[in-house]
Amino acid sequence: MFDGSGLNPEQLAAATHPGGPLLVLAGAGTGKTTTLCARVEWLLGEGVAPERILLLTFTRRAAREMLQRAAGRAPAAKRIVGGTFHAVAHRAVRAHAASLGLDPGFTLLDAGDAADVLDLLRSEHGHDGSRRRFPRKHTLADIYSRTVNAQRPLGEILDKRFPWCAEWADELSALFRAYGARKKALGALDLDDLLLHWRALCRDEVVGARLSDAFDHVLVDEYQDVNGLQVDIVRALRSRRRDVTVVGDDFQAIYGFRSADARHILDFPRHFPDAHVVTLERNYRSTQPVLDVANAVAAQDTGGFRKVLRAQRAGGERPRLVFCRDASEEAALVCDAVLAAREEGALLREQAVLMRTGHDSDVLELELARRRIPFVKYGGLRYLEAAHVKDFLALLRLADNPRDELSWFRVLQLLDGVGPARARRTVNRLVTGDGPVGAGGQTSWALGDAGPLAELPAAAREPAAGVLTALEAARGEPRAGRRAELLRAALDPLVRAHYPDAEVRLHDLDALTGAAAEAADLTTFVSELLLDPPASTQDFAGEPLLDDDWLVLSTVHSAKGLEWQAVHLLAVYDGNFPACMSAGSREEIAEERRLLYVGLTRARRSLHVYVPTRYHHRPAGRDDAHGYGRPSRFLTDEVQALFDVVRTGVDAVPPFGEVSASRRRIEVSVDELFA
DNA sequence: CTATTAGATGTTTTT
DNA sequence: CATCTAATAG
Repeated sequence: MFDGSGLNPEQLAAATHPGGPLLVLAGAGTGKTTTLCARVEWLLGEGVAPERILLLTFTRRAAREMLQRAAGRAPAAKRIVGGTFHAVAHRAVRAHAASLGLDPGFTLLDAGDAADVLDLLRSEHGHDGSRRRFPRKHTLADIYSRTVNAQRPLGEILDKRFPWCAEWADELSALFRAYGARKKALGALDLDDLLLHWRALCRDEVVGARLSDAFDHVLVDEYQDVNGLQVDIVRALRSRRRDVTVVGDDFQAIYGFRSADARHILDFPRHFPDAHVVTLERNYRSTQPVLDVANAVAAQDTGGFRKVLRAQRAGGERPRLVFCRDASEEAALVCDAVLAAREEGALLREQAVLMRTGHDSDVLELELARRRIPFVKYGGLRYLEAAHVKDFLALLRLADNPRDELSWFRVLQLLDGVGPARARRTVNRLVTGDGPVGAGGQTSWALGDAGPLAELPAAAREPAAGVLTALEAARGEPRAGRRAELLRAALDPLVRAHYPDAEVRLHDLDALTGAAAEAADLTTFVSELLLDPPASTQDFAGEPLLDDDWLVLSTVHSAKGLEWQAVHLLAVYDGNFPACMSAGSREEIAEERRLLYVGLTRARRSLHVYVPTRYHHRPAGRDDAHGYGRPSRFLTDEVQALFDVVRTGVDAVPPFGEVSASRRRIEVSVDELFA
C-alpha cells in the first residue's frame, strides 16, 4: 500500500495529486524518480488498474529502473505499460499496421539505416559528383529528422540550423520527398515515422479514441526533452481525458539537436489550462559545495524557471578544478584520484568519468587498461554500428521483408567481387524480376545466366545461392531462435571471407543469435534491438570478463538521471564545453551550458573538473599538431572561485592563444649504413 | 566500365 | 573508423 512517509511535502503533494494535469518541475537530485514512483504506487493504491497506466520515459533504462523500483513496493506495477516514446509507438504501430496501410512485417530503420537510404538517393539524384559539395548522408539524415521532429518547414530549419546547406533547399526537398516514397517501396519505417504514425493513430476519430480511452493516467518523465511531435502525441492521447503527469527540469534540457525544446515544459500549463504545478528544489543528492558550483553555472542563464538547489545533506568538500597539461596528464590524474578513492573504500562503481563526446576518454581508456582498472563505457561508439552486426541484422530482416532492398544491397556486397554496381543490378533482379522474391519464394535461382544471380561474378554465385537457400529455409521456420541460427550459419562463410578478424565478429553474432532465441519472433527482436540498443559495448557479452566492480565512463548525455559519489568531468575547455560545433547561436550555447550543468549535478560529494590546456587536433593521428585551449567560458571567475583550483606542471598558455604546431614527423633511419 | 585497394581526412550529443 | 579520392587491376 501507499506509504508517503519518506516524502517531503512537495513530493507528497505531487504523488497524491488527485486528478487533472500535473506538472512537476524537479531540479537535479530533488527526488524526481522517487516522486514518480510514489505517484505510481499511490495510483495503484487508489485502485487504478496497472495496465491502464502509461509511463513514457526517455530511455529504456529509465523505464526499467522506474518500473523495478515501483514493483518492489507494489508488485502490480510490473504490468504498467511503459517504455520510451519510440518503443510504445512501435507497439501501437505494429498493432494497427493494417489501418495505416502497412505490412505488419515492416522493417524498422535505425538512424544509420536511414542515412544509408538517403545516401542511395543522394547518388541516384546525381549529387555524387565532385561538382560542389552536397551534404553528406549523416547531415541529410540530421536535416530530415530535425525537420520532421520540429514539425517546421524545411526552409526554416535550414536557415536556422544548417545555413551552409541552404543553397540546396530545392534539391533537398526533392530528395526528402523521394525518401518518403522509397521507404514505402521498401516496406520500411524510420524512427521518426514511428512517432508520425503513432500521432496519426492518436488523432484518428476511431482508433485515437480507443488509444486515448485505454489509459486512465499518462505519466511522462524528462518532459523538458520532448519535441513538438511528442507533445502532439501527449495532447492527442489526452484529448478525451485529463489525467496526465509530466516531470522534468528545464535546466536540464539537452536534446535540442533532436528538436526537443524546453519551451514545451514551460508551455504545459497553457496546453493543459488547469494544470497544477509543483516545484521540487530540495536536493537530496549532493553536498552544498557541489550545488554552489551548479547553481552558479545555472545563474548565467537568464531564461526559464529560476530554481536554486539547496542541499539537504550537511558538510562536503569544495570541488576541485584541475588545470593540467594535456589529455595524458588528465588521464593519469583521474586514475590516481580513482584509485585513491578506492583505497578509502569507494567502489569503482560509485565513481564515474563524464565527458562531452565519446572520444574525450580515448587517452584515459588506454591508461585505465594499462593500470588494469576495469571500466564500462556508455554512449560513444555503439555495438549496432559495427559492420558485421549490421550485416547480420540485414539478413534477419530479409527473412521477414524480402522487399527490403537496402538489406539485400548490404548482404550482397559481402561477396567477393561484388561492389555497389553489381549489388544494385542484382537487387533489381531479386526484387522486381522473377527472382525468388517476385515469384513468391520458389527455388528458381539456378546458377545459370538467366537467374537473378546472373550479374554476379561466377565465383560469387554459389555463396549467394547458399544465402538465398538459407533465407528460404528461415522463412519456413517458425521458431525465432532456430531461424536466427540458420541465418547465422549462412553468414559464416561470408564473414570469414570478408573480414580479417572474423573470429571476434562471429563471436558477436553468436551472442546475437543466442539473444534472438529468447524473442517471440525475429521482427520484434530486430526492431526492439534497434529501439533499445545495448548502451555499452559490454552489455551484450553479458557481464563480462571483469571483476564485479568497474568504473563508469559515460557521455554526459548518457549520464542523464544517474548519480555517483565521485564524478570526474573531462576536457572542460572552450571548444568542447561548448563544443565548437555548437557555439553558433545563443540558444546553442545555452544548451551547452545546461549540458555542463547536468554533468556537474551528477556528483554526490566529490566533483573534479579537468581543463587540459593543450590538446591534440587529431588524437588518433601520429602527428603532434595541437592547440592551446582556454577553460570553458562557463567557468567564469565567479564559478572558479567556488572550486579548489589545482595547477599541475606546465600550464603556461602562450600569449596569443591558439597555436598550431607543425605537422612535423621526424624520421629515424639507418638505411644509409646499408646503402 | 567496374571493383578493389591504399592513403588521406575529418568527426557531438541519441531514440 | 568511415568516407572520399586517386590509382590500379580485372
